[in-house]
Amino acid sequence: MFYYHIALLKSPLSPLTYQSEQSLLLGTIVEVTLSKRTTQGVVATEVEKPEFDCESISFTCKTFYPPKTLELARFIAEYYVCSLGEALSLFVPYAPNALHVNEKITIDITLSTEQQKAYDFIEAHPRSLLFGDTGSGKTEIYMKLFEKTINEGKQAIFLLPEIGLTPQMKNRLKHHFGTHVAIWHSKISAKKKEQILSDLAEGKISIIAGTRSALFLPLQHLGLIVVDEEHDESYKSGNRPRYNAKDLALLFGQKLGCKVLLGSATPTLGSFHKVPTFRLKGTFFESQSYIMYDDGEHGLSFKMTQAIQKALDAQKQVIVFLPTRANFKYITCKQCGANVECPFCSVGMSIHHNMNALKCHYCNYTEVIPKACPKCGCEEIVATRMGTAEVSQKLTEHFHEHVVQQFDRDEVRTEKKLSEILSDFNDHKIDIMVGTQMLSKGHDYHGVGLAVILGVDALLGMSDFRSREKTLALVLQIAGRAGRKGYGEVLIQSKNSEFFKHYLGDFEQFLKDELVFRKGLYPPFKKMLRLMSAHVKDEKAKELIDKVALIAQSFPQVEVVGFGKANIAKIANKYRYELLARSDSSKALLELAHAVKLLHVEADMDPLSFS
DNA sequence: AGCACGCCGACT
DNA sequence: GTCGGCGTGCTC
Repeated sequence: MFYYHIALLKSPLSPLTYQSEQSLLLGTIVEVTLSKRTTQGVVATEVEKPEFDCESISFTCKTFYPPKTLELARFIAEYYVCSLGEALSLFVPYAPNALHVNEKITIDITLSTEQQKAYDFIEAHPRSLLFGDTGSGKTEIYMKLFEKTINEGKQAIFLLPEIGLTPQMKNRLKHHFGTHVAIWHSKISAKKKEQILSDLAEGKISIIAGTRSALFLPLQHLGLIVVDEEHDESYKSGNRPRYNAKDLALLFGQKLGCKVLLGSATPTLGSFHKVPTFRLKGTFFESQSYIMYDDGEHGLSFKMTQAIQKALDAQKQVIVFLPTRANFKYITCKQCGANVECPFCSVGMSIHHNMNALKCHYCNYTEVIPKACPKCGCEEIVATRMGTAEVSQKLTEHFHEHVVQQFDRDEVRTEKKLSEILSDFNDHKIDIMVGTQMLSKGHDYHGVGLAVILGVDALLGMSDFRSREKTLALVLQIAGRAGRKGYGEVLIQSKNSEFFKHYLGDFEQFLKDELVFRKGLYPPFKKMLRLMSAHVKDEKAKELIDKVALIAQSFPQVEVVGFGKANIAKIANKYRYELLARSDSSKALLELAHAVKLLHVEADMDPLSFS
């Protein structure tokens, strides 16, 4: 009889011991009984006969995880504080008898001298960062690297923040690589996924372009991982295991011996600090003469409408950016000042005019817009923050002879709708586009002459050590959408114009200065860990975090830098507390995280958001 | 006594 | 995570 530790897929439990008549390969997927129900598990380690009686392994599947995957999953379980089963569940298992078709291909791209230098730099380094301005031609370099990868008989993973948002990238890939490329993200249909997996097993696919989950596909001959827009926070998972696909890409590269390339016009300080960097300058943004500032309050100022008018008169298009989601404004009572809050979460609800409803962005709770203040009955309730819907409405009123389009998650729900709007915009059927973060995500707009950026002071003022980095990156990304063909104006509504004036033209200088500022205090010099407790009873959640704080005290190398109510104190009817810990090394933080594992506290290693 | 609910610990 | 056992407390 053989005995094995079986990692239970999708279960937070540690591996449990089961027995088998036959010897099994490590990594084999099996079916076992757990509390009288069958579940899938993975053969993790062979062990001695245990003291207790154990159940038999009832069934062995054909699919499996190779030793390297097992090794990576072990790292994830340790570093991101989850069970081995949960870590393995991220990966798509391998199918047996996979083969790889070797085909040569040639693409019609010739690199410029600068691009070629970048290419050679990337070739010379196992891991590198391509710090390339908007419009400097990063994509062509990626394509050339993919071509080379294919011709070496290897495969590449091309990670993008949200492939659904970039139909242009999709088209370029299809154009150059045809059936060799597959697109992968969580929203493609089960049938399509099956097709891709079988094509993958038959060796027909050499390039996988996709969102963070694409990192976990079963590739036999991985030669290259490219992480485009590496500064994007959507690489970080919001659920356990809270991994960061960018960091994992670097790790995978090391463990699997493949090349890793990060790319961005606004790289994170972390990557800039630790990854060999090639600076690829673009033609865009050589002068700051077209950047204007408006220190007015929220909303549309005269200066703004004037600038928009000027752009429209010159037959140019305009994009207007707001950092928050559609109509994300709280409604406040004029008399008692109370906000209308979600009954389940401690956040103000936002107004959705087209549904005549108030909606909570955290739990989706919806109710009709009240006519009077629920606290004092006063009928004068006002909206305090501008949202995309309101701005587009105002702009429609002001520029009634022009077409205004709202461009955010609420308006653009499907990929089809997105391509429709984008092609309408590029066909000049739309004059002004008003949107959120979506506007900043890698689309090519050809006729934009003005980018208006609203409300960045709210971002800059957030109590987050990365708020300067994040805000500057965002403003640069949006500014980069204007005037890709040379001429372009940017109007920033901010009372912090000094900051932007100083750094907008030189993000590299910002990174260098910021590095000095972070030294001894924050990442990339220090490691951070966020521990969170949540409970329907406020008291329970509080007690829990108190216990965690007490335990943290016994770790001399761990510094507690924040402790108490979470930024959003209640989500989905659960009260939330958190503790932010800091240390010179991740080792001490992980020891703490694992020590409090039993307390039902969630760990977030290298956190990016603090809400 | 009978049952609903919520808490807590086990799951190999 | 999910299940089931058990204690509390309410109703018949």
